Amino acid sequence: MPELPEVESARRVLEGALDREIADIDDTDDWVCRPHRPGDIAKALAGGRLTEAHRRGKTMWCETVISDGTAGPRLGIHLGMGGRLIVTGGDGERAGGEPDRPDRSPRKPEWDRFTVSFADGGRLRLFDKRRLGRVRLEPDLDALGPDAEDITPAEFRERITRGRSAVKARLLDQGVLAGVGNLLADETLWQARIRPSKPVDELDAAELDRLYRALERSLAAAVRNGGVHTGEMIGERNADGACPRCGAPMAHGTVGGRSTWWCSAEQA
DNA sequence: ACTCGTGTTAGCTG
DNA sequence: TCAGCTAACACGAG
Repeated sequence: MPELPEVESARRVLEGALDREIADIDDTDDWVCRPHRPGDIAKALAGGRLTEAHRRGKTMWCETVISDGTAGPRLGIHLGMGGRLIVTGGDGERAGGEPDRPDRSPRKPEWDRFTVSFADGGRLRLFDKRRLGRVRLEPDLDALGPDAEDITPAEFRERITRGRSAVKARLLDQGVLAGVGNLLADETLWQARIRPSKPVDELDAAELDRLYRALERSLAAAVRNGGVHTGEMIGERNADGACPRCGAPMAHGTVGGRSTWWCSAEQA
């Protein structure tokens, strides 16, 4: 389920939906499409095309043109916790956003929360069982911090250390840094050997340096290996789990309102 | 049967 | 203003 690496794979899938004439849009799910009313998105994009697929953190958006060829509104797409994009038509079916797993559960049609139908007969669908995904026109991209893959060390230090909250809560704040989710935050802090609840104003220069490099490393590994669930520490998140580095028991608690795992010895 | 969760956001409290 | 909590969304996993 999607953090930055999974969303980037979904963005690539989204590129398969570009430059195709929009015949119809089903935006009748008023929770997923809030604050729009059913029909608002359909009306805004009818007869137009999606022209570019972008991503910042976990938010994707498409640039569009409308039927007369002028620029249309941006179409924002967020996968939430378990959303998946499926594009059909052209060269078959492609899907992205959720790690591949055997599809044994039924795929109920009502789990398609938003659908763009193209004139060529293909479709772009947001498939999302839990209904936590979101589609909207003109998403507020200014509310997002720099993408976690692009941020410079200086910018990272300046943004992370602002305020006094727990370092994990700060890593998860999409307005500070966009793209880090719960698992990637735990993996990064474990790599950096920093306690998740440590207040950001107590981080010294060496810790900030380790944290930045750990973020780069765990992000690169997740992109390379196909998802954040492939992290070295992530498999040890259970009652009997031991730290893969030192063997000490893994500790569990809540930090920043989210379930958190850390090494009881190295991240004390 | 019951709790938890790889996300976000509005609204509230201290 | 900042930090932390809750509810809402709806389903599968343990």
